[in-house]
Amino acid sequence: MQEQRASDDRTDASIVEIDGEPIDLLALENQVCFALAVAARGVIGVYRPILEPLGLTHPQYLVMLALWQRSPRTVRDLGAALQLEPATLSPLLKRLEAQGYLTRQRSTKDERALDVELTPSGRALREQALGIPPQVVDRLGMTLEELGSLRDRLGEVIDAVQRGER
Amino acid sequence: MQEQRASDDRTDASIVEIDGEPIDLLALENQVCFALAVAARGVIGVYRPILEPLGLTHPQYLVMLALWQRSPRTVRDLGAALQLEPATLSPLLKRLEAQGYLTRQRSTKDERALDVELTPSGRALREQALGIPPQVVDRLGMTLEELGSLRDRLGEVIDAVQRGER
DNA sequence: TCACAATCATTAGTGTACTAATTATTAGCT
DNA sequence: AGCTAATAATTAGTACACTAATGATTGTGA
Repeated sequence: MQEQRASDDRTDASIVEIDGEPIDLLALENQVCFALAVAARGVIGVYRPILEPLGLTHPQYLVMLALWQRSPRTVRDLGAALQLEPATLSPLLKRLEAQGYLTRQRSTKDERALDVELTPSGRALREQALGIPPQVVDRLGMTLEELGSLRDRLGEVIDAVQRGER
Repeated sequence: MQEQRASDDRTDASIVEIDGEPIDLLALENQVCFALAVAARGVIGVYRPILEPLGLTHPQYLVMLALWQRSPRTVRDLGAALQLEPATLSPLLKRLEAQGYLTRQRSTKDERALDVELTPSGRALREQALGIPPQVVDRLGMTLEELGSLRDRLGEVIDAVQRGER
């Protein structure tokens, strides 16, 4: 049970030089994916107590945002908007239906598709949701400029990811 | 079943002006949390096929990164480094143990704590892992400068989240 | 038209990720 | 020393999120 560190290796192949500075490619703190995962979990954690009064989880909140923009829409359409698999949405939508925020029924035009539609209760929930973004911004203590710039940069990453899918 | 749009409301309280431009606070595409979630899922998805030959999921890969930096270390220590609950790590570590990459045994100094230690196999895996960051960078088609800058900005968000926890 | 491929949603199975409750051990106080 | 609080890990329960397989419907080409 002896202490072992990567730095014990004199010729560690994970060390590269960037601008004359040695960078460890396998160091946790240098991983963009780690920063992304922690930031996403952290921000979703900020939403948790704020969404709690509405009875929504964060993914459910995103579905409601999508439906407030257009309703009814199909599961596949929601999946395209939210970048989620239908298999993920299926049980999630059932929970929102159980909450009374939406209805699920087969499309008349195409019996394969399922139309997801807001109920009056679901539409009314939007009024309460108006207070959420300000609460989050306030809680984070960041400016709208910082947040907007971050969102744009994340958009570039999302584009980079999608460019490689075919 | 009538089409309904938020924009039907003439006096929509979710529309604010920033730099004279009208911004919808509840529009999906304006949410930083949505961009974060999609980017994180997307980037983790990029890792999936790259990690597959090593038999690791992305969270498992992060655990290995942490152990390559220091081993042995306790579950709690790993949780602090990875920002994960012990309840999340517990089953994850059992899977890595089943894979033969680490051992789990009670600390002799403190019988409450569990020492997680790399096996020779787990230590050897690091050689294969050296190829992962270059593959990811190549697949994303982004420069190291862009990625480094993004990582730093994500660090600011993580700090903002943690500032509010007590 | 009619076999067959494509599409849509669901289910099954696995793996995070959280909170709350539980068990075991240690530390601290009097 | 002994009671109590605190700490470490696990378990239980819920909810995503993915891939693969399934069932139902629709579209298409010979």
